[in-house]
Amino acid sequence: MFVVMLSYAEENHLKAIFHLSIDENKDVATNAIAKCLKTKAPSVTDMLKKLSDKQLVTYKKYQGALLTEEGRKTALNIIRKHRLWEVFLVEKLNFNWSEVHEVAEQLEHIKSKKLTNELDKFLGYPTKDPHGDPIPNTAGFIKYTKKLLLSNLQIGDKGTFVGVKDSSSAFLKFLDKRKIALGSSIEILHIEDFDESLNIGMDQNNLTISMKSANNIYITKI
Amino acid sequence: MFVVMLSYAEENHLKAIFHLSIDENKDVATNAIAKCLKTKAPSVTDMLKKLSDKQLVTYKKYQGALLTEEGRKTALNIIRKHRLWEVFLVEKLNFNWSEVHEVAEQLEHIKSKKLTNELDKFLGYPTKDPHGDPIPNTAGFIKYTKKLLLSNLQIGDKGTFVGVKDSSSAFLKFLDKRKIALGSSIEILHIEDFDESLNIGMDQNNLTISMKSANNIYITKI
DNA sequence: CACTATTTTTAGACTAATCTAAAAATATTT
DNA sequence: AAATATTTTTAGATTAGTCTAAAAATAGTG
Repeated sequence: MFVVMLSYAEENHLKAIFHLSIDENKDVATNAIAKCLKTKAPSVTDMLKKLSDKQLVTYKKYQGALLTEEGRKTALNIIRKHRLWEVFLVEKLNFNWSEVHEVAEQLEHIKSKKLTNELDKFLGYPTKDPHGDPIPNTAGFIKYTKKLLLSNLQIGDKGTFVGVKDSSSAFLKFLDKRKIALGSSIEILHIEDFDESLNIGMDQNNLTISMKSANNIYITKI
Repeated sequence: MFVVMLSYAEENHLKAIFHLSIDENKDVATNAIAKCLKTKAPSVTDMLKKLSDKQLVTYKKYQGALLTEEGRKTALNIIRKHRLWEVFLVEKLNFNWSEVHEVAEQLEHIKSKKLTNELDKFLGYPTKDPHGDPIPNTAGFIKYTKKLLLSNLQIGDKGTFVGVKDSSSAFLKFLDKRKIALGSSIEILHIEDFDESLNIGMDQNNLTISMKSANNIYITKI
């Protein structure tokens, strides 16, 4: 059980592989990782060899890569830090959703177990980041809650607003303006036939949003 | 007025030069910087050339280096971040003095103006870090308060405990045990002839400490 | 199944940051 | 001020992470 010091580049590769293997269960392609990290395939190949030597990924030439158990834990620890910092930035430092990612990308690499765990405590052990994504615990356990797009709900369905798909600044401002905030309860009241716009009940109020917007809003059903 | 992206190595060199030129007014020697950063002289020479090209230091072969106005501002911004994070770690995350430095060394390189300024606000615009060192403001202005070693005071002198010279874990624990905390008011009541131990009044209590300890405690006179 | 297209890897080069060993400059000492 | 010691720089090597161009492997298509 050695704690190997990883470089930022190595950590970022692990994270990318983790995210890319969430949906699809097969090995992650070199090119996919390269695209994700905005680098080129040869750089990824080199890195996969290195991570394979360190037993953090399983890698066979031309077959892509997958995280080992150790690699998965490492990736989840980075994601844990990323998401805790996002909560900190939003809740304590007045950042809004659109601003946190870039800074959290830096903060996630800070190495200090005590820092991470004290931050967790300081924030009151949050379970979700500001985008509604779950925060892994110290052991690397992550509790997924099935997120659905608001656009997939039927009339009468009720849910809680837990996150966004497109976290562009513009969209987040749109939500702010309409006071659609994380945790808001949402009920589908009506769907217009001609333009598919949704009439929803949100907390106290009623409002209408376009299908395009609904397609960016994640909720969990109640 | 370009904002040049500096590497960690570059930032660390600027910081080292800043600290080394605080006391002595002459150019900082290559070897001194190397010792400070635990690297070797040739590495420093290379870096000085680079920083000189970027107009952050003035450097003449064999003469050592000094910060330019721009370099000084940059160094002070890094120090500002370092000290703000130290305050955060101690006041919000239950770190003690001996633990903060290593983590702050990492955090000081995070690049986000908003982060630094919001952190400053969140902490209530502190003026001193947990070691009693002043925190530069956004403009790079730093307010020095003359720090004296407790060992230099005379009988009857009064002061406020503002920092430590030796911030080793052992010494900080020693202080904690005796409830000697930052901001404590101290008065020299008596100095023993035979062993130079000091009898001091501290807040409500009286206590005796060795000259060796007194030589590690910074105060500002009142 | 053979041919083409795509993906991945290899080979070789580049930059940043470091090092060691040797040369050059500066400082110290007698 | 000459000899010696120290410091600093140069020269050349190394490692990590990246790249481009070309070769090799795999996948897709008629």
